[in-house]
Amino acid sequence: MAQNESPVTLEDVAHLAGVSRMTVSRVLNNRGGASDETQKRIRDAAEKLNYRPNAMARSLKSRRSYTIGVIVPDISNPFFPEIFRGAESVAQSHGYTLILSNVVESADREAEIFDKLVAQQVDGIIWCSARMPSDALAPVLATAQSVVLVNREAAPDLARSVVVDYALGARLGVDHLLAIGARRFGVIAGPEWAFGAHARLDGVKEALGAHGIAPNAILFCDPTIEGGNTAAASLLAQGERFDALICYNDLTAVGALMACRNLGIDVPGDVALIGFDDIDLAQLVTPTITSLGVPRYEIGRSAMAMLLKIINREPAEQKLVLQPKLLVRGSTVRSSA
Amino acid sequence: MAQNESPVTLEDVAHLAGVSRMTVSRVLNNRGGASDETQKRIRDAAEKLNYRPNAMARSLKSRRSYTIGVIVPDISNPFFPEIFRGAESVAQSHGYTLILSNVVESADREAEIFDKLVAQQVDGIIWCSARMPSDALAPVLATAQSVVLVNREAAPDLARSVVVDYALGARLGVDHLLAIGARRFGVIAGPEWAFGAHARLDGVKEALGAHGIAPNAILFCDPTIEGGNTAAASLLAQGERFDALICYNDLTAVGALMACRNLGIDVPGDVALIGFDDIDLAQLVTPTITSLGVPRYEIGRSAMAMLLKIINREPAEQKLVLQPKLLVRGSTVRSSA
DNA sequence: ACCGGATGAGTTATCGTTAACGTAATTTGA
DNA sequence: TCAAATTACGTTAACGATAACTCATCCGGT
Repeated sequence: MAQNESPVTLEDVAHLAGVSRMTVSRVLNNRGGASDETQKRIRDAAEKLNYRPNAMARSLKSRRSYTIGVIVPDISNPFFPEIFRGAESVAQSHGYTLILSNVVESADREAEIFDKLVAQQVDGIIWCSARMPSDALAPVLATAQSVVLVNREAAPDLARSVVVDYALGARLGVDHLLAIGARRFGVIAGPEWAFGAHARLDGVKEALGAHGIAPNAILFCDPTIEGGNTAAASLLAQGERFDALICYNDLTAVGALMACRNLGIDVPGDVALIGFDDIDLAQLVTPTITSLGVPRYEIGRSAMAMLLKIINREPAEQKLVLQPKLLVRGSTVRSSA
Repeated sequence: MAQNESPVTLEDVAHLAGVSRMTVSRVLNNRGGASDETQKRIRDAAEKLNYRPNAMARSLKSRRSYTIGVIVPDISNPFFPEIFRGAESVAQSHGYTLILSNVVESADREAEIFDKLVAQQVDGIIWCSARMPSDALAPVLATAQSVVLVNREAAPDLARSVVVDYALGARLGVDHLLAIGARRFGVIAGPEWAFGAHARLDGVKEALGAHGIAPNAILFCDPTIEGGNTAAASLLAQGERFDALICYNDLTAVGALMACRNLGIDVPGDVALIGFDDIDLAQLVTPTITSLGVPRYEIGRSAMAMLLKIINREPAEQKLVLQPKLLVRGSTVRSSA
């Protein structure tokens, strides 16, 4: 946190090395065009002055900011930091910097943030869009050049996607629950506006339907512990009996677990519980929670890799589908087993 | 993700509105200097062309990027997303955008990231520095204008700080443990290179010393569940008996809890457990974990507020100390109580 | 000697925006 | 009523970097 050093420019380096700006630019960008001796003089001068190129000026001229925007609904949700890390690992190795934006509040805010990133001249955006309705998505997407959506889709000319096959996950989960004898199902379905919520629900209905069963109850809720707790409490308080609760994610499953505990309902003895995402927490509560593991880090990596392809106008798949994996734990297995 | 629209510039708007660029610039920045009628014409033109100012060009000229860098050791650690959110809430309301950088690996990488942020022309940096040694910190800080450190300090001319009074927290924790009868203490101290680890350790030693006691064992470890697990296992396997384990943070405390569970040691019956940070997880494990709550969101808010003061050359305190709060839970209280 | 082509380096013109200054036209005040 | 202040704009020149071009110089081959 130094005082007032005026920034060191290319000009300064050029002056000290006794050459023109262009020569310095060429050398420092390893584009040759100078004798070995001149190169050394320039590098020494840059070192001595502690020259740091001004990324803004560079971007302005080159029309590339080497900056990527990442929009997540809520970075406090353990689902997203992993995605960010995955994306960052790829970005870093290609010289890109990430701008993280958290949404939290409204759909309006989502569009607003997108707009701001575009104004910031990001080269691309990874958008884990949560609450914006599909029809509102298109006009926003049209304002940016390169966008990868996570767990959401759009017209091919507007954006590409990395999605998890939640329907498959739901089927795996349901089959597992059927196998352990469950017949009466409650679905704690997560936010009604979420793409993933409907994907899961469809999978659940389909898998149950194949056995001539339908969910006994479906309740939407916030994708949080609190939301799961409230939803489960309200479901269980109605007096109806359930063999299993299928939860939107592990957070809601933990919430449901707490609701059961409060009501004196044994998990998995009375009710089996299943979640999605396989966050750490799923293995830390008692009983541990059976979950459909989603490769979060991989989502981030893939999304960024896909985005870089788009930016560089290399061919890229329109959509990448990642498979969830069933991880059977205590919440669906009698402890004696 | 549209095709190839060439960007709309001020020039275009000026042309459509039939005025000069400067007039457009003034109007769109609400600096007046145009009649109401001209203003309307300009705003209409901007709207019609869907004009978005180019933030890079603006920054280049104005020498303000309205961008802040945030460096965290590991965004997957639930401690940091909250700080980010706090910082973002303040930043947003002042028109700033945040660039999040994750460190994870080495101290070198920390300096490298700092450098990159400076090159990006960020207006300031919030640095949750973890592993960089103090003497290496100074030269790096000197390259930036405005820096706020979190849980770390530096010379007044280099950076200001927001810190948690971990020593106080440690004292509160120790007093509580003494009050419930603990006499033999193990300290799972976290990373040896961490500022906070030593602050806590000093507090523990001081508080115990006041009663003529010293910790029976001190073991440094990674600030993760895994680290806590390993450390606790090794401590407890030595045969020595402990009444209480004081853990670096809640993650290590959870790790310690798992180690106890594996060894058949009852918590809190045989050993009491205390952590720091009050992350959600602390209330989700069984037993719940007594913790020294740290106002994470508030750290982020304060750090950003302080940073904005520095940037705007308003007077700001050199150091802000936030107090932790003891939250007594199951890991230190016999369940019958 | 002379020409063609590397090679090393400088010139010029932007990128999109704003600071600083300039200049008419209009309003104000005593 | 007329100078002084204000309003409404326009001009010019950067901010720091790079693309694209130009221009010497040098070297070998014929």
